Amino acid sequence: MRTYGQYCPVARAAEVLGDRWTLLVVRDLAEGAHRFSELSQGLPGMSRTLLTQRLRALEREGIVERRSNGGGHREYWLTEIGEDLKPALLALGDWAARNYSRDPVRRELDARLMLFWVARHVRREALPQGRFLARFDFRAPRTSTIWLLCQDGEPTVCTEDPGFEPDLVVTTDLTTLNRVFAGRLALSAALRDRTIELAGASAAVRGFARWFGYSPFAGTGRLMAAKTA
Amino acid sequence: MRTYGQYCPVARAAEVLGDRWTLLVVRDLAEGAHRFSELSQGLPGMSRTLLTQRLRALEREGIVERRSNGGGHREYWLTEIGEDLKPALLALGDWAARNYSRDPVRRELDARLMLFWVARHVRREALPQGRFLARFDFRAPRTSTIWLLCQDGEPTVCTEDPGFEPDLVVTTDLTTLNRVFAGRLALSAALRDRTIELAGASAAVRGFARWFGYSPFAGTGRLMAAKTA
DNA sequence: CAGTATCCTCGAGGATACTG
DNA sequence: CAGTATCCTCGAGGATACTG
Repeated sequence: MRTYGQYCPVARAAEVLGDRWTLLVVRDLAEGAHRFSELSQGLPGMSRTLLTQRLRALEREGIVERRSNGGGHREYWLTEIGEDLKPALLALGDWAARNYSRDPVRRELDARLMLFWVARHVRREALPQGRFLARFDFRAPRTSTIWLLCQDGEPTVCTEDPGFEPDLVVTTDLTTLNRVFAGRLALSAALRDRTIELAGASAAVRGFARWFGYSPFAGTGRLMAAKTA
Repeated sequence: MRTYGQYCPVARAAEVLGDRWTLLVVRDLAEGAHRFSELSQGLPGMSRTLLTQRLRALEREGIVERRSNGGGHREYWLTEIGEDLKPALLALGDWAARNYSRDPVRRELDARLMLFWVARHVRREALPQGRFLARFDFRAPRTSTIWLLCQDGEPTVCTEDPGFEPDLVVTTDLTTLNRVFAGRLALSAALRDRTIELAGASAAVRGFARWFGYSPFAGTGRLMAAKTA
């Protein structure tokens, strides 16, 4: 942390949160990632050494605390101070969503990361009971397949075929899924013009719209889409 | 600007605002600094080369625009996008004020910077008509004198004696003035126990409490002070 | 006043290999 | 799985001197 030597709350916030990656670590914690590997996978491009460093710094500032879960594994959780940061984080993201929304460029399209986000925001209470497997077939920017496995309301992303039949197959392209997730395209519209196609038993097909969760900034995305339409 | 390659509003905000000093430049613009030299003086430790660089980057992102004022001088102003950032900036500062308020450490006590901030937040409508000079005598952390000259409602900070008699002399220490500015100590309490002393004609003495302006985060500072009291 | 050009340093963080 | 240790690079930004 590099200090500014100014006694000012904005300067203090910039000191505590201004290091590269720090804000994204807090974002992922706020969205429910707690294990080191979950965090690391959600932050492609960030080395694990650096992630450790940032977590320690956030601990020193009282924003993050380490807990051990029942299974002997460590977890990272936001403290009260960290939780208190959420409104500011939302304000920042809303500002960016209002003023810089656009389609992701190719470099930003990452099927795995996209599915992590979808998994993170799944409406668990709307998931089918027991085991449920959805396969995502992306047609563009390049063909790829990825699975979303939900067991007892706990979604996991698989890049390898889990080896049994999916209950639902979602065929789409990454840009469309991204637009829908960000609120910039209505799911109903994407289904209507077949940029998203669903295949499976009718209950599974109907269920998709219920458990699919949106970005925390989708509300702003919808507003922006409505304005430019 | 270093990118994260993630399509996410929080990542975008961090890209645009995450470079060192950038948030403080925006803060100063939001608080009414517009001239290059005003900005530079309000950011001790930041080189002018770097300030230029940051201003250009903010221009590219559509947050800042250059205007030329009547006198042939350039000025920097927040654009609509920049203005739209104010709520998020306040949310961040409030968060820091809520969770990290403390007395400034010695290194953060800078009489000139403190007076710049006081000048920036003076309630202009409450200033005496015409010319008004206040002298600030600091007893601690080291003895120093600085002047606040107000002409036609326009406050300026002078480190050199303007050469005429002050209408008001404020004797205090930097920590106290800082506490009052930040809302963590009531001006009335500081006057009562003489950590701030005012000397001058009774109208000038009474006027001080009217034109003295507070930090945008003083409301939060007051709340925090009330809690710990 | 409001910058720009040039040179140089040093530290953030990547790559890699290792460990309880 | 959840890190740590070591080595090395490269680019951010400071210092300095200059300009319309």
